[in-house]
Amino acid sequence: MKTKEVAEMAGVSVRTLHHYDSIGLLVPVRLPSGYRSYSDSDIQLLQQILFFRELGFSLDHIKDIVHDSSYDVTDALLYQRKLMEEEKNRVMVMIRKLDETIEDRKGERVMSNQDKFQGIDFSHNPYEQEARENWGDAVVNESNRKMSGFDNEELKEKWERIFRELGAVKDQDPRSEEAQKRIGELYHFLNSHFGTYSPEAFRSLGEMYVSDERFTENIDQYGEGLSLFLRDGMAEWSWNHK
Amino acid sequence: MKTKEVAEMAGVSVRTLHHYDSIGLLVPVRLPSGYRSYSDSDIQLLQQILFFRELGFSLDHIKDIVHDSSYDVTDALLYQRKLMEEEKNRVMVMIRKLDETIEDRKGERVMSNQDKFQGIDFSHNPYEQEARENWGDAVVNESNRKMSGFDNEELKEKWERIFRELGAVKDQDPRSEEAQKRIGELYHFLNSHFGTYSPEAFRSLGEMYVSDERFTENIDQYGEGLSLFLRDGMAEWSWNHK
DNA sequence: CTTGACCCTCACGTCAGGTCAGGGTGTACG
DNA sequence: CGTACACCCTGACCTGACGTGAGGGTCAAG
Repeated sequence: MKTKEVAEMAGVSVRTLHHYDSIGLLVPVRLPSGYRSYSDSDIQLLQQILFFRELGFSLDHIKDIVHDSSYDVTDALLYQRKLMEEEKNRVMVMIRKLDETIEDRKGERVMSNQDKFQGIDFSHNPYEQEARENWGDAVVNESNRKMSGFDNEELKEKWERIFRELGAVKDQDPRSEEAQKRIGELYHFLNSHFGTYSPEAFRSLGEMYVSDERFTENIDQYGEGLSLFLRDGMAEWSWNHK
Repeated sequence: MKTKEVAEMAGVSVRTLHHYDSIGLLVPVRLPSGYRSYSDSDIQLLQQILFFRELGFSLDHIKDIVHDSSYDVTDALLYQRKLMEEEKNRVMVMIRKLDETIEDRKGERVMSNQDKFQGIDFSHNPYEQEARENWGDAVVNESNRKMSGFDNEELKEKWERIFRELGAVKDQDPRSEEAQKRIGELYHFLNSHFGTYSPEAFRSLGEMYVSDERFTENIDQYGEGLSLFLRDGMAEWSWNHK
């Protein structure tokens, strides 16, 4: 039989047969043309080789097994079983670690969402001084609200409720009565829990919701484009309440 | 930090760090001398890399994960979990096939009996602890083979056959091909039935065959001077297979 | 000024083939 | 007889994650 016929019969590639020839694992006779010619016993040998290959043996090991009659096949099988058992353990350890890591990240993701609720911590940010100058203390206070008691569950809930409600009206005109009412709630909420905001500081805060992407990301969690809506609505609100 | 310091700290080889440098995974700055200099953040990055490596990620994949912040790590973890699950199944299929094959071969075996060999029982021996320290667990496991299933007739038979064959070649050069082949059989036999022997442990075992007269007496049952032959032959074998 | 411990860069080896490139063989058809 | 096409061959480089060694430079201690 010629190479390709054997390959198709056995379900291996021609290259594989070449390889087995070159390492002396399965060496067919050659025709005058140089073509490989596989005999029936070569085919049988190949079946054996592929059998052991399926069991995970290395070609080197297979060579010993099939060409050395003194080799104890049962020993080889038991040895191979041990190797495979170790491999299984190795992989199962990885899977366990992966599961643990995935679980951990689930937990952290909740926390990092909480972090987002709790705002951006400017306290170690080199831009804090500049922010205070540009936007007034109120803005930075909000950023640092985590430090000023925002980890209180009740506050978080209120914060979320307010932003969800704002998200629900974000596609209306920011100057509409409904929108302005919600924005007023935000103003009073901030004034109750995060220091004193002048209407002008409130307007500045709205600018920052758009110009600083850390705020933008945070706010747009409650609805795409909410930060833009808020900037305009807060500007309107401060205009009406100055 | 210099290369070797980092390597020792992290428990990897210097070559590994060179490799990570060359593939752009962890590229330290260079001192004027050309020496690599790892910064603290390099060390942190290395820890991350090794963490993902333990989870079975490829270095290519790790590179994406640690150098591309837009990469979703949770997705990567889930993907990797799938890969590892497949790998586990692959290995478990092999183990099942191995077990089936081993069972089949057991059925075919003809059992005759003839026993002489008495293992040395270290299990109540005050020197066991010392022996474990001096020679490694492998030696003591062999000594205790009686306890670990050696009372199985089949195993005893195999053991005897191997030693009779060794006795038959004991007057040849222990380095001869014939001798080395027989010694290889012994190695595989021990590895299949009595725990895991490194080639080095195998060499130590050979030393013990000579230095501990309980072994010597036992082994020389199969031929005067066999223990000496084995010591030399096993040393040679371990040298060629380390 | 030498030793010895460290550093560097090639560069080849591992394992089981995959994937070309370049060139020869065999046979059916016109 | 020529040619198209299927098949054959060898040789050589590629993969992954390093191990191993050669050949040569750097640095601090004695």
